[in-house]
Amino acid sequence: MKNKFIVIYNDLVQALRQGEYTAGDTLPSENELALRFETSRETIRKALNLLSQNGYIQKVRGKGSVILDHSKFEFPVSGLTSFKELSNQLGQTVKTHVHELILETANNQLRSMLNCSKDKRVWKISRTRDIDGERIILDKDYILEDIVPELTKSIAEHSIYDYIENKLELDISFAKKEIVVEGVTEEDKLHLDLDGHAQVVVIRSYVYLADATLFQYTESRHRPDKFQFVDFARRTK
Amino acid sequence: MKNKFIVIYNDLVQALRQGEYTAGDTLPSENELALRFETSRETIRKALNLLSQNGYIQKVRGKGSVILDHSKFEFPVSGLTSFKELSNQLGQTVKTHVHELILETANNQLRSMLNCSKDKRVWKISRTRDIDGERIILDKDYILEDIVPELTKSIAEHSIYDYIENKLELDISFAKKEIVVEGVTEEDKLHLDLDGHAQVVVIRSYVYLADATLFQYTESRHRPDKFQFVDFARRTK
DNA sequence: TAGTGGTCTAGACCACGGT
DNA sequence: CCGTGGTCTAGACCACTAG
Repeated sequence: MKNKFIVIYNDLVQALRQGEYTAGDTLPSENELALRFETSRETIRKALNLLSQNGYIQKVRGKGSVILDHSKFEFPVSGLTSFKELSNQLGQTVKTHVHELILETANNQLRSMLNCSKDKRVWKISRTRDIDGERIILDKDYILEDIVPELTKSIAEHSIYDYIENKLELDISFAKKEIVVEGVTEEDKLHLDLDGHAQVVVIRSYVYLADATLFQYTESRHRPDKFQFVDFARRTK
Repeated sequence: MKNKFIVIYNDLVQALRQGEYTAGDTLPSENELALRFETSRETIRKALNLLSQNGYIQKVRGKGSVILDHSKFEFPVSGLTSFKELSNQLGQTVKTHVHELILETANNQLRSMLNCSKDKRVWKISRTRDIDGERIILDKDYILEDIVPELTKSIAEHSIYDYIENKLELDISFAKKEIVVEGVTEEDKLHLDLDGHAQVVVIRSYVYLADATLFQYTESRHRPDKFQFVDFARRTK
């Protein structure tokens, strides 16, 4: 929080959230902001690029930084948001059941997915998410023991992400996700209240740390009527 | 294509695609690249940030720019990719049927979605996408007449995006998307080969131009067994 | 300790939009 | 024309990693 451009970014976000500027108007020019914040224009530009990436403004050459209607971009789910954050946002009654929490040697399929060698061991976690009393989501996680040596049922019931980021202080950096619809498996029938649905929405994620190591593969299986995914895609040319 | 950092970016992408570097290795340092490309370090950094945003490298402080296994990130569908680009990538036989192409005054629902006033008129386009002889996708587009005054059946059969970007020279900049699963409608039954499926995957998109104006709402309805969505989410802190 | 990427600066020139 | 954002430079200092 001590980088100058981050401070300026947070400053501007707060101003925007408090409605100090109106959607459609422009922010003060980069030169003026540079004067006001007593910094160089390039630093202001870094802050503005952050605002742009997060959907607060759109920069228009010759005109200025146009303020967007940010309420259109407040998502229930997005990007790397974990399940725990999601459930808090929706204000629903949520419970997590852990069916399985074991450490095993990776089989062929898992080794190729996690890109690891033969002798590596992997945490295998299987959890059901209850939302308002119905078992809606089945999460199957596979995590490299090298990165997370210790896991308990209590951690799995709370939030594995929270444990990894705050207790282990590892830096989760990016993820590749794939979303498809598949027929239900026996496992789905066992652990989910399918309510007659013959298909589930499957999100497969590969999660990486800041040092570019792949450490987790997750399969999140959702009952289709309760599934929602929101995405904000900015064109990078 | 004349910006120095874009040229350098494309240069490096090509080198990476041709396997001149191995996943897990690092690129030459920023200082060395600055010498090699005869430019300043900040310009090299812009090119490297582009590589990072697009999943080619991960920068690690004190270590270097680590090369990622980019084959994991070759998407069939992603971000703002249009249907036309998609079909070219997959090398499938694709045909587009236009059922409807009319200009009408926006009703209440449409006005709130496109954020426009009562008297505005909107292009309404309904198209089916045939993939290998099966009608898999139903696309319903709504485009503001203000932005796109003229549309023909031939344009709709080819690519509306292509027309907007290349003929009208408008700059499509970002989109907000939502993905859900819904029961099939009578319209779906009429225009799609549902093959027994009772549900479709629906992608709703709000598309914006570079000057931050919302100009299009699209509903893309996919047969679930043929649906895939891929996402590369980088954490921005 | 040497080398890496991360931040910041003060200045320059350019392309574009509106006046 | 002036003001806007977009690009580029040459240099500085810092934080981190590895040998």
